Amino acid sequence: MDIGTKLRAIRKQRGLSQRELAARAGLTNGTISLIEKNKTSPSVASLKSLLDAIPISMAEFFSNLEETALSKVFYRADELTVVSPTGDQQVTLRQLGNAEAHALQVLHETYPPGADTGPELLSHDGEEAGIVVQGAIEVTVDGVSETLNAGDGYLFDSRLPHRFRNTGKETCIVISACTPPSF
Amino acid sequence: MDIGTKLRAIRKQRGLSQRELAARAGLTNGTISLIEKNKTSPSVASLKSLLDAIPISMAEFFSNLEETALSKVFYRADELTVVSPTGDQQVTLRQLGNAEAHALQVLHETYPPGADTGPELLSHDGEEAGIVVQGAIEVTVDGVSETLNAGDGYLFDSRLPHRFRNTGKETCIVISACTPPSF
DNA sequence: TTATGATGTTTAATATAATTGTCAATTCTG
DNA sequence: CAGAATTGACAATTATATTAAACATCATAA
Repeated sequence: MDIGTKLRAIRKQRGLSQRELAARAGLTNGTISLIEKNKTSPSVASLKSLLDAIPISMAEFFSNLEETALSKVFYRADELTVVSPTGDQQVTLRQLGNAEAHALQVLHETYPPGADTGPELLSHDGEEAGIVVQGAIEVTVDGVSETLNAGDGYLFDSRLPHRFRNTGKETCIVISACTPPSF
Repeated sequence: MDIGTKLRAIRKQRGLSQRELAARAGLTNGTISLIEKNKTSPSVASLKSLLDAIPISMAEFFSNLEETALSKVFYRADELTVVSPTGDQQVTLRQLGNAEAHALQVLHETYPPGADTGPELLSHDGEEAGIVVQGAIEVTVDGVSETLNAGDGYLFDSRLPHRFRNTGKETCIVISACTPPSF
């Protein structure tokens, strides 16, 4: 398996010393030395601690996957790209970055009074969640409706049919997130 | 981590007894019992032997750690559970639902003036994104800092070291999302 | 019932992982 | 350069994973 050299490679790459990594992981430098020289096979608990401290996931560690190219991190308010899933909506959806390159899609949603995503099935894989920031909105998920006010939130499996309607008089703003991106 | 129940689930699914798996892996049934009941954390060498005998790869084993149990959909503002990743922060993190059961973690974050997540690496797998709802906050990702105001957002790979600091005089509120949940 | 076989659990003994303390080699700093 | 700090490695001790064997439970059959 040779997890030793792999661990060492990753640690060096991040510019960490054995002692520093040990401190973060709650282990000792000696242990890391032994592991890296394959003189011992760490418990998965220990390895998990080390990988958490680097940080890198177990799955990633064991699946030789390489670095993901990263791009833009910060987005000014006017840089959120407007997306319109259904075309003619009054609903304004403003998206953070381009969803296709990411596992996470975050939207700034504006619902003027009367806005309605319509009854059509907005179903897709993954999960969907959000928190109301301003105003109120009626959310219907799998036939169940609730009116959420500022501070309230929702979280559901995206495969359930869902609908958003602003039945109030004030414009409603919701920050939502999907994974994976639905459009 | 609970690799115990995961291992047991896979073993049962393949119709293997502890003894039979033990024989194939060159271990003992007692060891498997202890591992499955999380009474011990096996060495990666032992776990590798077990997974080879099933057979299933390490990467596969650790990438399937997610369960799906969905229930609650709507959350009132006072139902958001306060989580404190670092313990003594002034930062208030209020979470939608319980992250462990979901692929998506959404937080309502409150940063009073001076609040700081600290320089330690808040790193984990997946992606992380958010939009500032009120106030302003200085976000540092991989050494690069920007001050984001209401309406601005961020989106980055969670493995990059990151830090949030409210350097202004107004309390800052951010709605953020991670996938998968980081704590 | 009693026996037989297969299952998962527990316990004392043993093997091994992890810590502690220390060392030489290296890299900073003045 | 000297001195201090940092690095990775090693031996001895401590902690823990693993073993081997016994135990309990649930079947099914004689």
